[in-house]
Amino acid sequence: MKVKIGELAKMTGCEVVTIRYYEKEGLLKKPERTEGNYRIYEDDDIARLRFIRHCRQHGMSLSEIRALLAFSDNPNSSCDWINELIKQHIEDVEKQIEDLIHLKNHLENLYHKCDGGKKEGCGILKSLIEGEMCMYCQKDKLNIA
Amino acid sequence: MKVKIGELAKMTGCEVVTIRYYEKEGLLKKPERTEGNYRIYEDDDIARLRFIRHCRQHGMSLSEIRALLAFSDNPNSSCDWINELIKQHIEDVEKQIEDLIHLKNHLENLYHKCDGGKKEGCGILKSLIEGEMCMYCQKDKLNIA
DNA sequence: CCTTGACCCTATAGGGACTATAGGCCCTAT
DNA sequence: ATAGGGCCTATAGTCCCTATAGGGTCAAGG
Repeated sequence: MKVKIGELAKMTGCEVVTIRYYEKEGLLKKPERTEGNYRIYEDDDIARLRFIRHCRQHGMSLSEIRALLAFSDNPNSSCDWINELIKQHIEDVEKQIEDLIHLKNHLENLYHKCDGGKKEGCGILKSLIEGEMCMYCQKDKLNIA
Repeated sequence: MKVKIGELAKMTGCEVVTIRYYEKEGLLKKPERTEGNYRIYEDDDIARLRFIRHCRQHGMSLSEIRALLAFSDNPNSSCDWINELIKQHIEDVEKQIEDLIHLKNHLENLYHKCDGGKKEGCGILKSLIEGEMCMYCQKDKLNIA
């Protein structure tokens, strides 16, 4: 199957510009071109892009994906590190969830502190000025870069 | 109280470069300078930066913070929209948590699919190629930009 | 008085993963 | 012949910093 970039985009749910971006970043190889200089993709390109998208959907960075692709292109290495990679990801995700739940508590604490009036009566603003945090944690425990 | 930028940074847990960045972005007003051209901050600058950091800790964007600051500088407007802002944030955060839990399920599903051998036996790689997702959802339901 | 070193200054570039814009070519249909 | 839709390249912008280069200021120590 030979497809142009727009069709590939539709097949993979990936935007056209993003496909070109992946090519520029070396995740996708430079495809053949038509006489009119259009990119033409074949089955293995489609599979490769699908792989990339699946990895992105798993929250992996492009450089991690690059490593996975390099590995899958090279038949002679052990893949223990992939398990490690996934494990690390799970930990990262758990940390993010924890932080977000924390944040949600803060926000819910803020919500409805405002009596709907003017500035002076706005408890939300007051809380933000004073840095009052929720009851679940110490001030400034939550670190958002 | 009059402090230089380094001390302000320590007081607020905000990096020096970030303070300068906030100034450039118009969140902090341009402070007075010493004869040697050092920035000098006073109490209200400190309070303002603390406010900004609290907002950031609540996951607000700089433009939202800009709006809040503009509001708090202007005594004549109702602040219902602040509650709306917070509510919107809570919803965003809930969505993020949901997505991350979803992602965590996927990753845990991937984990230990690899038998520790070579490429051919690596079930993780296989799953990523095939786009097999976890049992909790349809393929491609999770959308990570 | 001179030097060291911590702190400060500006201006500019980089990062991650895109997204948007400008300006133009290719191809098909009318 | 022209209108449109899709494709091309190159470049800049997004967000919120972070890093770098190349310098100036100031207090303490020799």
